[in-house]
Amino acid sequence: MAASLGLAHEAAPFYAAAYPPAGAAYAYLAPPPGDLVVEFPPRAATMADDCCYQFGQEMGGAYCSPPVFDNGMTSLLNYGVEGDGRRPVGGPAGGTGNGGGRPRPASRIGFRTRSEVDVLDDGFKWRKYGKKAVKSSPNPRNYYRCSAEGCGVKKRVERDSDDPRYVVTTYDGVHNHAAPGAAYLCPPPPPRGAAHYSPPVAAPSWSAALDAWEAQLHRHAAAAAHSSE
DNA sequence: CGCTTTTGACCTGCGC
DNA sequence: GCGCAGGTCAAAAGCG
Repeated sequence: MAASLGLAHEAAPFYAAAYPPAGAAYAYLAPPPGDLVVEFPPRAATMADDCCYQFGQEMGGAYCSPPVFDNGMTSLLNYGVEGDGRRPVGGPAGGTGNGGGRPRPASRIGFRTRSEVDVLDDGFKWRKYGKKAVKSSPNPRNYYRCSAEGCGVKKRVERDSDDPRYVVTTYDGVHNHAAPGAAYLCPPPPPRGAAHYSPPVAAPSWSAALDAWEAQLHRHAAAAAHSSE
């Protein structure tokens, strides 16, 4: 699945860019290199409150690799948001009714997780609706839909063809409800070179979390520009 | 009894 | 236009 996502592995530079280079099919928005200490409340922040997942967090006892974005986005803020860039986009990625067809790129996030279990507890309740053998992988791909009424979020789960120790999960769409017990929003990414990644804090809103995130990205960009002079 | 999983069929997009 | 591959539907079976 790594291949189908254009997914690089952990060997790729961490934190390659807050904003990927033009034409990049994916971006890493991941913790900086080094020993990263991550302490998150169990299942508190994964995909919760519309968008949230954390880099390197513990999720169902598994360790998450950096997230990957596969729709040719030019920045995280353009990914899965629309209009003024402040609202997440929900709903299925594509398809035209009975029988499917290929989804068009939409609000999609994929990431690898090293785990012995295929289905990680991300706080949401999922209902399996399909299973399919895919040519690019010896492992079957499972399709899940959020069980919440009116929530069209889907996810695909499969073992990484390159390394079966990893589970590749791809989310399509954004939840229009919070996961039971979820109380956290996305924190800003860690400062470049930071030794520790602060635990997420409760955020008043999606917009506030994005604002904080964006502000920090700008600070990083300014700092990077300054240091390269 | 209601919800979930399984599984084969069906539909659609894409490449050739 | 055709075949392939991926994604979804929906009926049947399983389970608590």
